[in-house]
Amino acid sequence: MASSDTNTRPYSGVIFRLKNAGLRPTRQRIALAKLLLASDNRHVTAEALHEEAKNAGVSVSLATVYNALHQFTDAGLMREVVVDSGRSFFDTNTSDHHHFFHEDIGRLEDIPNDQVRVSQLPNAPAGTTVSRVDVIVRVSGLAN
Amino acid sequence: MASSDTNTRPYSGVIFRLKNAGLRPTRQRIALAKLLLASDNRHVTAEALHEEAKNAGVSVSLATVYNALHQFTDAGLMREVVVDSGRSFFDTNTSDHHHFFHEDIGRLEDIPNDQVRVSQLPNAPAGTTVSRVDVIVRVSGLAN
DNA sequence: GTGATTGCAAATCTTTTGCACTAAA
DNA sequence: TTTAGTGCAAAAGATTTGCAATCAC
Repeated sequence: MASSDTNTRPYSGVIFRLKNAGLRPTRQRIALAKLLLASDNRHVTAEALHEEAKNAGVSVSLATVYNALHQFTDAGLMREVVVDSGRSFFDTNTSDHHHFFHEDIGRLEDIPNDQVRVSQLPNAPAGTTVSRVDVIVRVSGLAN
Repeated sequence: MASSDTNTRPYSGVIFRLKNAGLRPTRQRIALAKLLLASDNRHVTAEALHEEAKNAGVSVSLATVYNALHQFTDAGLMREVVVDSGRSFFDTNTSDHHHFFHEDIGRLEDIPNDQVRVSQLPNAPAGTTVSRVDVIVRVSGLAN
């Protein structure tokens, strides 16, 4: 069971997911995917992920981080969340859910799925289809 | 009824609102306010408003447009809406309402207030207060 | 090998800032 | 006047692009 096949095991989940998404499992993509996709509850900016990769001893350029985040997003492995003009967050939780945005510290937090109910939605304007409904609850510290 | 007091009438609404908001009614602010606040249903970017002002023969710098939009927003005359990373929209409708965002053409549209109902919301995380709840319905053309 | 991927630096885009100039009160 | 407001050009961020070097297959 426990395989001695250390050649493919440790990363295989990530490699599989990348291949499955049509992305060649390069060193950088594997490293970033390991950092990101380990948890299904991460919210990162490109800058932050780049920093994190560096701290983890992984050498990746910022441009590659941007590329990877967009490729992961296009492949459905992540989701982009817009809450703050001027910077994008990427969310490893691809299931249907919504967010708190802490305005004072610039942090995103998932809202458990069952804690928001949108009980009435408008029809999409003629000629369009709804691609997504985002609920953003903006909060700030009491001290503010 | 119809007043002959053309000296104060045409702009008085706008001037009043600016003064009332503590903003000195300068030529540029008056012009921008006239363009914007005439309708309570406008969604503009700074760039677009700058363009519009130029087309209307009003000379304002882009920096002044940014200043004015933020001042109007701080004064509660407008609202900033974030839907698209990398660019801000300003909405002249300050009442409680939500938005469609047409992803393919980058346009915002108000959703009539009674067409969205959020019937359940989470508690704000400890130590925070909700400052706003935004519902964004992202739509795109059928052809996409 | 060979085509996809990466890294770097430069380019782009939006927004902000510093400061001399102008205008409202 | 006096002080707030404006315009310009430069600066600052975030993101993207072009292209030669590098890596996966």
